[in-house]
Amino acid sequence: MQLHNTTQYAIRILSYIAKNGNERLYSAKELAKELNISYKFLTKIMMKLVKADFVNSIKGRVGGYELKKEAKEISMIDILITFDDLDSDTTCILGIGLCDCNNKCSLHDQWLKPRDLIKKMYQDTTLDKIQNENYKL
Amino acid sequence: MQLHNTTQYAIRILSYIAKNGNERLYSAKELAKELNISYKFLTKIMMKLVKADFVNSIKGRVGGYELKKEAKEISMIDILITFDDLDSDTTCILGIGLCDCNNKCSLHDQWLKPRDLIKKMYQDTTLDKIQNENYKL
DNA sequence: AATTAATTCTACCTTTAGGTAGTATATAAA
DNA sequence: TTTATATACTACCTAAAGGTAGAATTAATT
Repeated sequence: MQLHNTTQYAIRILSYIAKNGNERLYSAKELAKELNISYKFLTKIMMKLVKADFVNSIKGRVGGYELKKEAKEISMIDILITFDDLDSDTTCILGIGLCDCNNKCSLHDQWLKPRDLIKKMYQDTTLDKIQNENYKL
Repeated sequence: MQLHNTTQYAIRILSYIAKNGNERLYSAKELAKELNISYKFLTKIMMKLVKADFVNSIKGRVGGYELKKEAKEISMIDILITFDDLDSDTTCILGIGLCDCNNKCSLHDQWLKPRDLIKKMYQDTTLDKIQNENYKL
């Protein structure tokens, strides 16, 4: 019942940049150090964030990364989708094929409410909502 | 955001036995066939269910498995714990160490409600509640 | 006593997520 | 034009979950 490690890192990286402002560039070195993520693994994740258009990368001696969209345009659910970490609405929690009201597993009815809350949480949480709060990263 | 495959299988196996009654024995062969689980993998899971005292096993020619406790005494959460698939209350959804009201990640507050609902679902769902319903297995 | 059909055990194979190494490429500054 | 420092790329390594193989053990039936 956890997000993938990679997804967690991606969320934290983007949150860090949003929080510290998009007026400067952030090097992989800084991000790795500040977020306690191995430099090599972080650069791998950055490549994916670049390809998915979350961040812009500037190469060369004074290069680094910056958000490519406004913070309010980036929500958790976008990140989850990019990293293949979002279950569809018909994913059965017991893994018995597709699960809907016509074809229920034993947990289906009870699962609906928390599932929807979780999805709403991911949809509603955009990076700008994190910027001004004092959450740990 | 999914249960482990092994946990899902374990839930389905125990549910199947509860549903079909504990007055007879269930062979690995039958369980594997009825639940569409590979015979070899199923027997591996059965060993764990035996060691965790969920089921009793009878060896020999007319052997098989039966529930060792009453259906109402077996809840989903017990199964999750046995298969190491339950997160603690302080597990951070973003993987940033421990997470509580004094040390919040950006999703913490929104995560509380669905997390508690899920835990309640696992606690409240005992095998006897499944017995009389027509859920798929 | 041999056969058959069940569980148990140990060891191994496979796939995937997580993570690392080394090199190539780009670019500003000296 | 060389150097320093940044990202990009390709290939590989590792650990854990998922899954398989084959032989050992048990016990009722023939």
